[in-house]
Amino acid sequence: MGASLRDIARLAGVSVKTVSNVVNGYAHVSPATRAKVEEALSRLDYRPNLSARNLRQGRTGVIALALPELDSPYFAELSRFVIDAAAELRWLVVIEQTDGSLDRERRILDGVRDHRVDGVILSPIAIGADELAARTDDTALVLLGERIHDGPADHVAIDNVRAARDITEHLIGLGRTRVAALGAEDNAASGTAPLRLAGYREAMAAHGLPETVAKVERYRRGQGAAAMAELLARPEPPDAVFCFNDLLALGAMRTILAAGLRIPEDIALAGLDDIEDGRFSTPTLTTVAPDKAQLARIAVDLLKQRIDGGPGSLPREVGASYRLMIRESTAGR
Amino acid sequence: MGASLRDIARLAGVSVKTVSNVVNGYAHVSPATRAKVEEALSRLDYRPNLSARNLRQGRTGVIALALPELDSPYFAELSRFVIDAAAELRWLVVIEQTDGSLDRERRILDGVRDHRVDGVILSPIAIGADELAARTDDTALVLLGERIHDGPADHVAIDNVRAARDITEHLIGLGRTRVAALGAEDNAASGTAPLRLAGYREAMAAHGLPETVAKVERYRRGQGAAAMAELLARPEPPDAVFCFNDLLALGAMRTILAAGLRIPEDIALAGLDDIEDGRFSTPTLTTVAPDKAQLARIAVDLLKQRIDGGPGSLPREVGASYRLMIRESTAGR
DNA sequence: CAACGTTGTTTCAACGTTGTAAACAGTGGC
DNA sequence: GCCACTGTTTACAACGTTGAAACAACGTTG
Repeated sequence: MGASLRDIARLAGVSVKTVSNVVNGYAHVSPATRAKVEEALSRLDYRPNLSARNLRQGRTGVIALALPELDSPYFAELSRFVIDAAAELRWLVVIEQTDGSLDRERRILDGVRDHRVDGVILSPIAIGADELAARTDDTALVLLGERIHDGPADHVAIDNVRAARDITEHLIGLGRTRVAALGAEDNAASGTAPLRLAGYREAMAAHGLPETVAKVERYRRGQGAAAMAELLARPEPPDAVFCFNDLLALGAMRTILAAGLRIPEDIALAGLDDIEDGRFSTPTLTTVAPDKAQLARIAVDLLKQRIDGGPGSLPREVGASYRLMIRESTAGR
Repeated sequence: MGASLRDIARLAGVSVKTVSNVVNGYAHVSPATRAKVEEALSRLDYRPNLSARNLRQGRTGVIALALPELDSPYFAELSRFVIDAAAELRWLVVIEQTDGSLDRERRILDGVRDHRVDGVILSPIAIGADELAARTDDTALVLLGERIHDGPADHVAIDNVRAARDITEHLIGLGRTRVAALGAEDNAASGTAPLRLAGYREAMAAHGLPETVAKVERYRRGQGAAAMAELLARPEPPDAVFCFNDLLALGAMRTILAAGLRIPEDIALAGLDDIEDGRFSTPTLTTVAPDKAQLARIAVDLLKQRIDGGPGSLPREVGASYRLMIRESTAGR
C-alpha cells in the first residue's frame, strides 16, 4: 500500500489536515509549511486514495458508457471520443455492453452497478420511452444516438430522419427508381431504425417512388450480406440501396460483388455512420458522417451538467451535425 | 442518496453489523432475524456503497485495460472479450487509450490512476523490458499480446514468430517468390512488429528467397495503403504480401485493386488478426486468427491470480492458440 | 489598548463498510 | 447449580479523506 496523508503528516511534522490542504491547493498555507509538505509528498510518492475521497465526497469520478457492442466500429470510434472527452474532466469511463438486450439495458438503468458511477451515457436499443420515464434510480443519465420523442432524459443525436432522407434523395438524384432500404428492425423500441426508415419513406413518397424494405435483426455485416441476397433474389431487384448503417452496407457490398454485379453501375450503395472501413473498401462507400467527436463531447457535457445540477431541470435534447460523404459506391471513380 | 446499512438496521431493529452479516451471507444468523433484515433491505432497496467497501477492503473491483486505440477493430473485439471475462468476476473494466505513446504507457505503469484500479492489463507498444523491470508501482500487471523476452511481468500472447512464419510459408507455398512484408516499425520497443518480421525472415531464409520489407508508422488502413503504393512503385513489385495486421492488409487491398491489379492472381495478400472486416471484404482476406476469447480469459485469470497472490511469485508466460484462415485473397474463389 | 479581522494550523467528526473481539443466550454434561 | 460449548448478536475501531469549527498568533482599527 502507498503512503497516506497520515504518513506524510508524520514525516513533515504537521497535521493531516494541513497535508490535505496542500494536496488540494488550499490558499492559506505558509510557504515554509508548503515546502516541507511537498518535500514529504514527493519523498513518499503520495497518491490520494480515491475510494476514501469518494466516500467522503459522494462522487466516484467514474461514468459508465453503455452501448450495444464494442466490436462494432461505429461504437468503438464513438467510445474513443467519449473516453477522450471524459478524460478532460479527469473522469474514467467503464464500458458496459448491452448487446441490445432489454434485460441488460434495464439493469443498467436500475443502477445495478451500485454506487460505482456518477452517471451513465446510454445508447439505447431495446428500452422504450415509457420504461425510461418510470425508472426510480436517480443516477444522472444521458441518451446517446437516439431520439426518443419527448423522452424523460437528456439526449443527443443527429437528426436521423433528415439524414436518412438526405441520403435517399442523393440516390434518387442519381436517376435510380428502385431504391431499397435495408436495415428495418422488428423489435427495436427506441433504436434508430424506425427514424431512418421514416426518412427513407419521406424521400420516396416525395418522388412518388415505390418502397422496398429489407429487414435485419442486428446491424452486422453478415445480416447485411444475407438481406442483400434476399433483395437480389426478388423479381425486380433494386438499382440502389440505402443501408441503415455502414456495416450492413459493407455486408451488402460483399454480396453484390460476389454476384458479379458492379457498384455503382448496376447497384448504387450508401450507408450511414462513416466508419473507417468504408473509406478503404473497394469501392469506397458513400455514407452519412455524424460528427462523432461532437456527439461525444455534447454527451459528456450534458452528463456533467446533470451530475452537478441534480435531477431537477427539464430534459434537454441536443442535435449534432452530420455531413454527406459521396464516394465511389454511388459516384463511381 | 440510497439507504445505508444504518437505515436498514434502524428499520429492522438490529445492529448495523447484523445487517452487514446478512448482506454478506454470513452463516450464523437466525432465520427470523434474516427474514426481518431482508424485508427491510428490499423495502429500502439497499445497494452497498462500494466506495466504502473498497476503502475498508483495499480493493476497488475495477481493472484497467490499456491499449493503443479502441477504434482499431482488433482491440475493440479483444476488449469485448476482456470485459465479458471480467464481468464474470464482477469486475468493471475502464479503458485507457495509450495511442502507442511511450509517455502514456509510462503513466499507466506508474499507476497514475491513483488507487482506482486493482490491476492493469496492458497491451504495450512503446515501452521496453528494461523500463518495465524498473517500475516501482506494485499494482498487478498483465501484458497482453506481447512477448517481451524474459520480461518482468506476466504475459499472454500467441507465438507471433511462428504465426508469421506459418503465414509466410503459406504464401511461398502458392509458388510466389517475391513475397514482401508490410508493417515493420522503427520505434516500437516491444510491439509485435519485430516478432512478425522475424517470423517472415525465418520463412524466407528457409527457402532462400530475397526479403522485401515495407515500413509503416502505425497499424492503420491509410498506412497500409500508402506502403503498398510504395511497393508497387518499385522496379520489381511483389507477387505476394504479408501484412502485419489486417488493417494494413485492407489498406493495401484498396491500393492494389485501385491500381487495376487482381487479388490473388497478380498479388496474393495475407494479414493477421482476423478482424471481422476481412471476412466481408472483396476478396475475403486470408489471415491468422488468434483465439481472442482465450487471450482475454487468460489475461483476466492471470491478473486475478496476481491480485490475489501479491507480487511475490515469478512472472508467467502463457501462450494462446491461433489458426490460419485461408480465404480468397490467397486462394481465389 | 481592547475589539476585530486575517492568516495559518489543528481538532473533531463523519462518509459506509467490515474485521475483531467480546457479550449474550441457550443447551447439554457433570 | 456450575461449567463448557455453540450459536447469535453487538460494540468498537479502523480504512483515508475532507468540511466545519475552533484556535493561536498577528496586525489593524477605532
